[in-house]
Amino acid sequence: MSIQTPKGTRDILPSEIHLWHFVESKVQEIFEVFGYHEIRTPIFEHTELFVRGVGDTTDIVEKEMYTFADKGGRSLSLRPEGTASIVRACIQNRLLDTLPVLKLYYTGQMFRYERPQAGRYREFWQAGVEAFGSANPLLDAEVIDLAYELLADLGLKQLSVQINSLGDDACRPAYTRKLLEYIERHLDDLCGKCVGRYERNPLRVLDCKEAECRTIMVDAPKSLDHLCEDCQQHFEQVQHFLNDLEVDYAVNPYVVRGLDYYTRTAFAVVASGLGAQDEVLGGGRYDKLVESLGGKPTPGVGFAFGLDRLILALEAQGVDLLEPHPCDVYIAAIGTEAEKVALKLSHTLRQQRIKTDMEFAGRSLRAQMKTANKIHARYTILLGDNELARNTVVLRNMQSGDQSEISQMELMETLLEKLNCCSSP
RNA sequence: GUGAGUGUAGCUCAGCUUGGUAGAGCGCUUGACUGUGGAUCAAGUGGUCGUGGGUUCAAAUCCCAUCACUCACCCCA
Repeated sequence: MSIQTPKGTRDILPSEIHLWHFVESKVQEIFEVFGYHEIRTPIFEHTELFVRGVGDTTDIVEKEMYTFADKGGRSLSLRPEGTASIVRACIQNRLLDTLPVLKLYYTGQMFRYERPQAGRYREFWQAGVEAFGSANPLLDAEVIDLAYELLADLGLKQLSVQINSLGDDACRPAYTRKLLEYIERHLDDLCGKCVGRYERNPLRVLDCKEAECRTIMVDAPKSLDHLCEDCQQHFEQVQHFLNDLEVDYAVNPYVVRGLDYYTRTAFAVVASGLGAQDEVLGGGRYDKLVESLGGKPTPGVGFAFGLDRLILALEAQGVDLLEPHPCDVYIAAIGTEAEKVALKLSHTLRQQRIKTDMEFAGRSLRAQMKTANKIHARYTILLGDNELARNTVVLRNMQSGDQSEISQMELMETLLEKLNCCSSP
């Protein structure tokens, strides 16, 4: 067996690349319409950044990071998510002082050492936005609106936007104590996994999928009911603004983000057709993250979504994406003399940015026509001894089957006219 | 890290129960049609049966190990 891609990685093949181009260009367009600027950060960082930024008790940091020592003995890690790096870049380059609200977006590969399954890879693509500098619920609403607009514009149907509030330093500790007390009373009836969660991150007992646990947790205290005055007001305003924007959302007290840095607003978008991993986008507010990484206190809000999952969902939902026409003209040449002319001819056509390809294998005309058909060439130029003797070519429309012999002199003009008059099928 | 399923031609898969010379469809090449694709027909091309070991006169088939992939748990995008 020859060498394969490492577990959890894969090739994105020419036959599917148009989906990626479509999504990437749409992402760039919508993000920029909302005022975001692209930033690119390294694919590996000092391990310490993720330990402090993402949280040292999270699964991501505890067991999913690709961590290694470089030749200088530094501990480095492939990035498992985007936000920590963006915050680091903002602090390092003093970007936070440049604008009252700084809006950044990014796209790129992330790495997590997990067992792969449908919609989950060890190397996966994420795109996301981060907006720094304002705690205003207007900004939360705008970010959620952006997420919704983006996914809807890409053609995703059956989207479910779910929002929650996790509270802040003022109310979260008291709430967590109440939750712990409640769980403690029901510890014997919860599944074994939840007993573990109780010790490490009690919030996550709330989104256990075991029927037994769900029943018990229905009556558990929710963060929503224990918000302090400020958080309560903030969350109400976020909802108010979302209503104004006509974003279709639902309040879901079970939306609990897996990363430590979230405060107040948390949200997720779930799409159909993805199997078990159906959360396509997740985000929220992180008002303490910047200072915890050594910057001046700066509120932030953002989200990230998985491009792999998004594309899976688009395919599963049968979203029809036109494949751009890969070939305008295929030159079928019969004989070595004709091949020489074909090479020069293709050179000239390409200078006019006509997508041109030709035969290189010296096969029969029939075989060449088959290839022209297979690659969906719009026109075929036939070039053989007859045409060479007369300085002509035969130009064939591959859709209608009409063809005519024209002089090589008028070929370019005719072709440009035909290609421009009707757009690609 | 845990559990289940699957590895046979470039692709999709049959054959395995009950061991006996490696199969089909699609693709590709060629021809019918000596210079015309999308249809049909024919021929041809193509496989260390994931890998290693064991049982046997004989293993794709039975046994053991191992690797890979897939799905699910966990967790998340």
